[in-house]
Amino acid sequence: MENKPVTLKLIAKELKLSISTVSKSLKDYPRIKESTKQRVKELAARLNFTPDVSALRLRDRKSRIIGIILPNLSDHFFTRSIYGMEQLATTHGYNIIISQSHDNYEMEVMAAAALLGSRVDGLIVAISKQTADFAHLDRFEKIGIPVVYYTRNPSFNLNCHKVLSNTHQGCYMATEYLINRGHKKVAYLGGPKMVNFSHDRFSGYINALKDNNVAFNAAHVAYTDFDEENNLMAIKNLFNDYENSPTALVAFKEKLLFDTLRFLKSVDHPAYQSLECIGFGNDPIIAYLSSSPIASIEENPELLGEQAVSLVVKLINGEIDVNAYKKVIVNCNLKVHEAS
Amino acid sequence: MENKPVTLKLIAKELKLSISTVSKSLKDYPRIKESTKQRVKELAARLNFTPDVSALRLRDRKSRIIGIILPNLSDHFFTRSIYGMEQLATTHGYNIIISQSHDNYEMEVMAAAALLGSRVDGLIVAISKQTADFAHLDRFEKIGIPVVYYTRNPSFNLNCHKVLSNTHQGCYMATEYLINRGHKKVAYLGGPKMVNFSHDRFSGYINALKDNNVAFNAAHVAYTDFDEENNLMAIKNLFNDYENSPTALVAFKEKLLFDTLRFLKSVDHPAYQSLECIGFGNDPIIAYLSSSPIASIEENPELLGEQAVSLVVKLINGEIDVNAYKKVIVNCNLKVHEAS
DNA sequence: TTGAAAGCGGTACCAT
DNA sequence: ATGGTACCGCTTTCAA
Repeated sequence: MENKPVTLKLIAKELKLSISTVSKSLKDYPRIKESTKQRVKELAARLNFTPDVSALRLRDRKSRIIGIILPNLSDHFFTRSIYGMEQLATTHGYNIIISQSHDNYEMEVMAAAALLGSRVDGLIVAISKQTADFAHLDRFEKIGIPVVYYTRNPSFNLNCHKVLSNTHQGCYMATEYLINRGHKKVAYLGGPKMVNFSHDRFSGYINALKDNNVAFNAAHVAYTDFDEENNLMAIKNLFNDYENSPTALVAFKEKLLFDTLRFLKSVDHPAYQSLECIGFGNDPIIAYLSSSPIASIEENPELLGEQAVSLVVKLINGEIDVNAYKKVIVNCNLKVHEAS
Repeated sequence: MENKPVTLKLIAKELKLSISTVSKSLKDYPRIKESTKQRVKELAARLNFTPDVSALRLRDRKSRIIGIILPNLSDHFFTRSIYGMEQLATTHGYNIIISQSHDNYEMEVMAAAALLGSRVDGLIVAISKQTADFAHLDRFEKIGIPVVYYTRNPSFNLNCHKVLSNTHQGCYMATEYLINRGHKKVAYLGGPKMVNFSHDRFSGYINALKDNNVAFNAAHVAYTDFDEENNLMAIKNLFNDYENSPTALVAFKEKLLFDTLRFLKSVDHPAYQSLECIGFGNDPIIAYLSSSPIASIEENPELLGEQAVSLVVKLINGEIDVNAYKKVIVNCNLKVHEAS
């Protein structure tokens, strides 16, 4: 039961060698006597010597850390993203530090400050829904730390590197798929309207209508934030006109479809049995639902995460000019569910 | 567009002061002239000076980091745990580093090594399901870094600090609840049998039967790992005898109940309509299911996470003797669902 | 009121 | 083949 971390100094003293000889032995420097190397390595292994990363970072002025700021870990999209990021970061010799903003601006600012203190070599950030001021993030770029905006990014901000899934294409596919199944009344249930998170979903919907000569109906579009009450209100708005009720629905989150179906069932809405709907997600729970979406727009969070790491690493290495703003877009898949 | 991180040295040069004066100014040392302090603080703020944490850690020989190793982030139990850990760690002035083992032994060993290099002040670990050798974790305790085993812990290892939810009590409550509703044939569907993760669920089930004078029937007990195929097999085993089919079921994971209900429905099993079941979880998705558990055994991951941090911090501070092994048990709640 | 210097752990250049 | 030393950024004691 020792009590102090094992350092080179300790090993040196034990073996009556200098610190530099110990260091060189462990790194297999050529001009160290073989027998010395053996003695050092043996003791180091026995004591479980692990170099102090703080010391290494201080010396190298390189942390080999990529900072990640995400809204939360409850959303599977983000935890799956982390998996992809972790994988690719490791192959490039980087570690990641994960911070959650909990969709709160102040926490995001604090997380950014902490990562700055950790001297991360690069930053990947999915901004909180409150974020309107970007000073805390611009700070990184000012001192030469590349920032990649992930998934959520304000549309007005063109001067940044971004990695997004192609929600435009996703919505287009879904809408067209429903139209091709004969639907003329395809509704759209969108996310927070003000902040234009990610690529434009709504325009995918609209374009699919137009390209397929289906009339647009303003009554068939509603928006909601992530609040339960508002979700229900939006749903009611879409379906309150029984005469002219939608027969199909595209929603920006699958959960909204579950809510919709439950609501329609609860009020015995005539559209309940026949409504065909598609949303972003593909939650495995769909297999357990009695009435469920006919398809899902699948994003590829792992791939998206890898793309973000790949981009930020290239920026760190100077393989891409920091001022040549990149926009990486990953397409979605339409996953059609087997009839249950 | 600068390019180097802001250091005390930079500020000192800019202001023609010594590094130590700058440092003291920022920390409001009493004997620095007020006007000097102002000049320093003003420039530091303007340049967004953030102390390099690596330098601080090196100097303090304290990282103020708690390392966390978890199997994965897909399980909401763990992400909710992280929330509690994060909260309490912050109030104690600690940061956390999260590592995933992906339930893989080698990855767990690597994560442990990395955390050792980060000189974490304490470690909280939910071991992978492969972990049988604990050398990589014992290493921490050997050099005086306290380790707290979280949720998953091998029952044979008594000489360790642990924080667990009281799955015995949870299963007991659930079983008794079903018995009190008149069930005589309460089945039990358990997890991996060999590795005794966490407090004993099965004994909770058995004790509830005994205390309520309900006969134990070996045919009403089955086990499965986390594998889909085996899940189905275990379910079939429980329900293949139509004559003597269980009328109620307690399962170690709620998802198994979903699988069970789906299976019974698919084969038109006579027990389908009447089966009352309870499992660990309380997934919000229950609200959307047509046939669903009548209650859930709720663990309290946030509280459990807080308890783990609280314990590890006390161990770090020497408020608890490292050799006086603590076992913290958090009770479960039985959450009865409204009839749908 | 300010500054110089040592030291935290490690690396690498320069001596010997 | 090995050791001495400077340095990374920061704090703190001691000296001026």
